[in-house]
Amino acid sequence: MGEVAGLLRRAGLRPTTQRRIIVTDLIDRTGTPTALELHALLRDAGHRVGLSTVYRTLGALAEAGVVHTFPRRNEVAFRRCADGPHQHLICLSCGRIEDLAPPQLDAAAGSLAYPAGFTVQGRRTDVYGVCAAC
Amino acid sequence: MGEVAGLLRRAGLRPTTQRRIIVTDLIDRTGTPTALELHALLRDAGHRVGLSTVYRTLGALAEAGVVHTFPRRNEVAFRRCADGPHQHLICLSCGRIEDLAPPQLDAAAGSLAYPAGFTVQGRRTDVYGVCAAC
DNA sequence: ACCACAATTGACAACCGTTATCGGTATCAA
DNA sequence: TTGATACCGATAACGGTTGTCAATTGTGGT
Ligand SMILES: [Mn+2]
Ligand SMILES: [Mn+2]
Ligand SMILES: [Zn+2]
Ligand SMILES: [Zn+2]
Repeated sequence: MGEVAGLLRRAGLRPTTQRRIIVTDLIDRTGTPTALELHALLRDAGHRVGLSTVYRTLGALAEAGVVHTFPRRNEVAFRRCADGPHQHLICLSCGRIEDLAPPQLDAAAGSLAYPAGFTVQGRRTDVYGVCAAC
Repeated sequence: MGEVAGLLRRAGLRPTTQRRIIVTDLIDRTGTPTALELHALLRDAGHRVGLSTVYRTLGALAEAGVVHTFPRRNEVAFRRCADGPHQHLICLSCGRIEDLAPPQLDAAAGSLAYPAGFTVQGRRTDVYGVCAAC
């Protein structure tokens, strides 16, 4: 079983033709497209996937934690999520997103004291700024 | 000039009657309502504010950094933003949100090394878990 | 291989939170 | 006070997302 099919299985999804197309694209792509944008990109690349399927698959992958969601104005963008703890570097000028996973991230986060009774299950940090290219 | 009017002025907004009503409510409220929800809450409280004004005001306050936005499924919730750096504790069970501003937050964040050329302008950390009440 | 059945797909319609319009009103500096 | 300007709000329009459902596909058992 290949990487793509395994990723889908782990997310509890049958590795169908359309889902393989979507996941393969997400793995290769460095950008952060919306469902609408990804649908257009796939069609332009010669693939045939319905818009509903793109929405359903991205939603399922997000729920499974395979992709992270990035809210825009009245729409949502999706990006393959890096393995392990990481932060997102988001350029306010060009919109580019990078993943940053410094080794000391775990230690820094763990040293913070949370209110008694609060059970931490997940954490997300987005850093906004201007990238080197801009 | 009162606290409410000053806050509006700092955000570059005229302190109109409707904006005072909205900001006063946001300061007192501990919840995190959407524009639609806040509009209903204000009407139920006897105030008269148009839905468009609620949307416009919340959008302007968010852009000014006075409130933080919390995306939900196909809608956005708003919450008065705490002064200074802080994290958000979000309960996955009841949806309650708390602000956490530990003193060591600045130091921990500043110790991370970012890629050369990336200028940090803002940061946001959301911690997900289950609160003490749940 | 074959089969039966549940899961999935996709064209299309509907939904609904948000934004655009625009005539009337409130704010504020001069 | 007054004129210029910002703002309000009822309503219409917009558009990203979700629901529908007949046709198709993936899968495990035979
Ligand atoms: Mn990520
Ligand atoms: Mn906040
Ligand atoms: Zn950039
Ligand atoms: Zn809770």
